[in-house]
Amino acid sequence: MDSLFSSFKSVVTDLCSPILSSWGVEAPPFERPDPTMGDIALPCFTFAKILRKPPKLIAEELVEKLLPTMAAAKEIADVQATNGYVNFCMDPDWAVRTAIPMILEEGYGQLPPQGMKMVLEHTSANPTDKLHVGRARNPILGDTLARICMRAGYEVETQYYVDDMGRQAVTLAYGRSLWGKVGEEEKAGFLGPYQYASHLMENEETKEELRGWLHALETQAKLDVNGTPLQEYVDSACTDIMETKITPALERANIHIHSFINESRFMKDGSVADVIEGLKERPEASQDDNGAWFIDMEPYGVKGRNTKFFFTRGDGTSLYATRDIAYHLWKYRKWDRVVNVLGEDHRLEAKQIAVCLELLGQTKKPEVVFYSFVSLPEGKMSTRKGTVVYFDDLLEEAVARAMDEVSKRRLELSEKERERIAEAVGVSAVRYNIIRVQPEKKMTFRWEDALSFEGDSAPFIQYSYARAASILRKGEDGGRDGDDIALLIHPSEITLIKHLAYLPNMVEECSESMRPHLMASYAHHAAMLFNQFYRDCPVLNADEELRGPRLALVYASKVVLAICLDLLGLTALEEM
RNA sequence: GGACGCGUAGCCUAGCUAGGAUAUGGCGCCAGCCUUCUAAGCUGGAUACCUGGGGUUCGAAUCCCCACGCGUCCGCCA
Repeated sequence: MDSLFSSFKSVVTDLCSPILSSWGVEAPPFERPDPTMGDIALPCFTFAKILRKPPKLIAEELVEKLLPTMAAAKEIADVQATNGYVNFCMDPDWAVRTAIPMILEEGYGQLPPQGMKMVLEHTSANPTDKLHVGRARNPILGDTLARICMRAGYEVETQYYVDDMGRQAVTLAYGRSLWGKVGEEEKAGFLGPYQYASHLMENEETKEELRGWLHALETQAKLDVNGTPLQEYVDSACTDIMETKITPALERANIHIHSFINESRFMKDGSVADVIEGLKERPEASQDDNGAWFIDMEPYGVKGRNTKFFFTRGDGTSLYATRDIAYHLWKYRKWDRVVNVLGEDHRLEAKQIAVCLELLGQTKKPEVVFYSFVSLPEGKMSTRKGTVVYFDDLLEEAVARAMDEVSKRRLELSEKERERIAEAVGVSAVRYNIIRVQPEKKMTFRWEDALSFEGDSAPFIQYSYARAASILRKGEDGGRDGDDIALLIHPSEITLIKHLAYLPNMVEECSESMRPHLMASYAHHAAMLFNQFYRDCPVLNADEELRGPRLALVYASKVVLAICLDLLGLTALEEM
């Protein structure tokens, strides 16, 4: 990978390696020290045991040996031993001359193709009704990861696995078959056909009828609803919910899913039957009294009341997880890396599926990003209790609040223009607020946090971007051939440039560790450093020879902030 | 009963995978900064025995064990 830090690291490595190997030790990975101490640090603690010397002394000796050869390296300004670390400082002139052209080059931040195809499944909520914020982390996490992995050079396809076979799908279809015939007053109080049908389920006869539908789906038996084959009818009900309730909210949050994969397709193509046959042949598989097949997960570290993982019912039909195994095998036939974003309630199931995939000869394991649920201050969200905040309502409220803020500041803009800004600010604030936190950490939803427009928030980053855009609009005349970017020597300029230059490393780090919250903090830091530069270094009113170079730095900042915003799925605003 | 995840200032949060340099940033609080490129910004200040207790180590927020608290799961449901 080509980046300022990667080049600097290789220069330093070339200098240190001969000395270290003459000592018989190998260098640990570099660390990033506090910027006041240096740009990269070599910790000498691991050498202490082998060399039988205190780390502090080793660091000092290393620096001493380094000094003669270092003089020739134009990239290095300074080397110092402190507290067992060797800190290397970049030569600021070299850093500026190297970094700025790199950032300004077309395609900065896009890593070279990995030659790997990745499938990233996220959201996959049962299509019954609107999404609520308890699960809203899923699409935001998934979409952000997809954006990061694309920049990291993967060919990414995002997928939403649509459950069109289970009880919920059937319930929805059942409700839909009646919904049109029900009077308005009877519908009142129900969110839609699904809730209505769930309510009817209290009736034993209805329950019985639904069981029949479900069985027909599982056995792929013939059954018509209003003259349409059942599976087809269920699918259209699901599609309708997807199109009217789920996708619009996702699209509004800049979340685009490449493909929707119906669970039923793996029944139709026979792959679920293959999974069942394949597992039955395994010596690990056994049959319960009534003929249901299972695998005991105890040897794989699963403990608890029941360690049996059932992959068929007593009547031989498949279960949800069985179909999910077929889905995963299909993914592995077409993609190199399989990534899933799942709620913490799926931890056990993910483990069971991983074990089964291994039993079926699949060598690679799915990589899973788990997230904890978002709860309300008063407890868990519950559709039944009415203690629930819907994702689209959250977006709507955020946009309304943003509109108040925009109008407070920019009343001179047309209403239409203010609305456009409010939409971008509100939606972005919601996304950022969720992505900035490590996924496995549980969150309590509070309106005042979710709609915060200050500090560590999306508008903070958007604002910095808008400031950069504004300067560039006014300084269009700037930038001449004779400009010397090496005139950028102010500490605020140097610190900013180094951070901007770290972007490719950041993209790599995030995609390898699948931790998108790191990108949020990188973006926040970039915006912060830009604001400090903005304070310290006037651009438009700068001295003649500084104006051009500073405009170049503003442009570079704008490029990086734009990439950050894009990676996080936030909207870049030219003014706000 | 068991398994997994989390526990950092009044509140939220980074750092934990590969143990080391004064624990990151934000909200709120206090004091400042708009006749100069958008104050959704900037500067300074106060606030943390990193849940508790052991252990490993020259050194632990980080690794190990125990306890406590919160969350999630342990369906021939999805």
